[in-house]
Amino acid sequence: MGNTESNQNVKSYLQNSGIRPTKIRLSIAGLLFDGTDKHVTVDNVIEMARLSKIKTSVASVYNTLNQFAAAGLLRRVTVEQGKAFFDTNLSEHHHFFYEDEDRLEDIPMGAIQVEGLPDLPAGRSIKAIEVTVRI
Amino acid sequence: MGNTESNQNVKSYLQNSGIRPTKIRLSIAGLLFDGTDKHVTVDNVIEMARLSKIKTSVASVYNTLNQFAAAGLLRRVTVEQGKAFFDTNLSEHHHFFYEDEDRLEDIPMGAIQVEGLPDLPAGRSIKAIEVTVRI
DNA sequence: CAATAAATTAGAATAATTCTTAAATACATC
DNA sequence: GATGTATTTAAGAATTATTCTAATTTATTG
Repeated sequence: MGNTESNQNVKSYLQNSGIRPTKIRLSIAGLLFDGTDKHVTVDNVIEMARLSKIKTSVASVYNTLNQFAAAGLLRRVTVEQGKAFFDTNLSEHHHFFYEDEDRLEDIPMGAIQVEGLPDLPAGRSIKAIEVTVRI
Repeated sequence: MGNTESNQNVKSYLQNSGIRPTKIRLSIAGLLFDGTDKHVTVDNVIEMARLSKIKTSVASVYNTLNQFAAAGLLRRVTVEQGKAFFDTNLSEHHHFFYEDEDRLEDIPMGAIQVEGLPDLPAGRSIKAIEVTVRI
């Protein structure tokens, strides 16, 4: 997509989620929400920013990714202790985790079905179901 | 179970897994392998040891839990970044994760069925399937 | 029991993340 | 558009979970 148009799209996308479209947030959103599904770590984003000549800080990348996740624009996926992934694919889907490469890959939505959920403890509801297939 | 008998059981249990039954390992194994299923963190074990007057160190608890996990006596479960759980239940089963309490609970074995796994990438095999139901 | 190998410990080192605070930026109002 | 107030950003300090290091202690073998 064209640059001006894309910037406008990203701006509306943030605003519609109640996030003020500041310069840094727009820059990072521009890196992440380009139409392709991604699984990024904080380090990935810092490196992507560096390559795109976006001047920012480690703290701001953490802040921004956490805000996006809290607003539902990113999904946090935890498969290994001490390493958070952020997934731009918001549809219901699950993951392959390549153990030797520390890398996530989407399992196409609908491919996996979880059957036979038992009753939940009283007063609880399902927040999410996460299936990780370690390969 | 009686104490002497139990110590003997734990000793054999470690030996059968190729782990030398040293004093610390026997003590920690005694805390964990008492016949009830547990999900412990390193901090939990340190506290359990303190209450049982077992003199040890943080490093040794890490070493011991990692060794037990490597030997297949414990299963490491990761649901939140920066917090490792060790599960004494080795049978095939999945977990409820109480988000507000940072606590795991077993979903009875066989209750959950994962259907529709897609083909794996070439040269890969399934190491584990982990289902976490966040409640 | 001596020699050798392995385990244990305390504290240092590392890694991921959060916190703090001063400076910069965004927004609403005039 | 200038101005005042609230929010954001950035750099580094602080925190947390974990691993590493090296010296001491414990276990095993001959």
